[in-house]
Amino acid sequence: MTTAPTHTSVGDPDAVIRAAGLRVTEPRRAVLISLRDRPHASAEDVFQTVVESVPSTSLQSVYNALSDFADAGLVRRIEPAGRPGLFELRVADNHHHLICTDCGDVRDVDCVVGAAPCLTPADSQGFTLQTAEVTFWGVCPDCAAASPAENPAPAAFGRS
Amino acid sequence: MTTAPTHTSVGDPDAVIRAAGLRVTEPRRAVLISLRDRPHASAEDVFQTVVESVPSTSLQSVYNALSDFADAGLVRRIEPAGRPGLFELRVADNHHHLICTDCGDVRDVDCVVGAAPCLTPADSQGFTLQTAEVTFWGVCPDCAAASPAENPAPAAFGRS
DNA sequence: TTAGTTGCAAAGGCTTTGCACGCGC
DNA sequence: GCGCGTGCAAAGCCTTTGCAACTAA
Repeated sequence: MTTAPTHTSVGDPDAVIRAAGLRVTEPRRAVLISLRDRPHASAEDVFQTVVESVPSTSLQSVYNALSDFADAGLVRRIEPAGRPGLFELRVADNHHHLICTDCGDVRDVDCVVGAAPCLTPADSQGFTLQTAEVTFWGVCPDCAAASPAENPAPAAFGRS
Repeated sequence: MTTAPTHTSVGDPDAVIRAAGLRVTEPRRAVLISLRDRPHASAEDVFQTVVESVPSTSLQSVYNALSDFADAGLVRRIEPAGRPGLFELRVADNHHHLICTDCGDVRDVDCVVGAAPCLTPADSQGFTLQTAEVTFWGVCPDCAAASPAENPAPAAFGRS
């Protein structure tokens, strides 16, 4: 087992789920643990992990749990253009994402500005702001090394 | 509309398309004009507009044109979570987007920081950066007024 | 002429929905 | 026991793909 010490913001799964006003069930607990161990996972990824510990779980239940968690503010959903949505545990610090346009790898990054002024637009135009999302697109070192002279500037979106 | 000073994309449609290395065709011209008149339009929206001027155009051709334009850097694609992708003419200044979680309305905003430091992460982790995307989520004034105590989810996003 | 584009049709991937049974509280 | 949540199945939406005919350059 050698379960990593709970130094993360995630405490006891059951307590977390219960605190969110949701019932504690095997699938939900498994989803939460899966997400804790592997951030930036797609619904399919989570499902693959969950079925290992709770074989009877269905993909739809995973979607359900993720959706419930998202509503409860436990998880955050990010949508790389053209790729399936990814989920991550919602943490207190607002970090941004760095996504490889080639392999889809996602990494957490902090904004260059220490605090988080990026989360405040110059003019909110009367909107009641809820969240902000910052995504950087680029090519990760591995992919850059794999195809150095192939395509200097691969298109971020669409086909080629 | 006395459109803003044209930087790049908003010149003569034919010239713009040609400059991008693409052939000038009726559908493409119509798509470009549609996008110029109405930014933040979905492929379906563009299609609806285009068929009015070029009835024989197919939805797939619109997707095709939008994709080609995106590859050429003429248009930019934004993907509001859970909603169809939207397209806008790519402009020189890097502005961000303010999206209503209720009605899906999209507006352009500038970052609070004058220049664009948000477009630089604290640590690029070896990535070759290509683009950055900033999205603010909130409830627009109209929706807030329409349903004051209804769904402006204060429970879901207590803090961030 | 020659190759880039279109139009038509169909498939594909991701996600949501409906309903009866089971389980948490 | 009550009601939420699950599992199974199917549909839904948005988007991409294949191929023959057409037209811009």
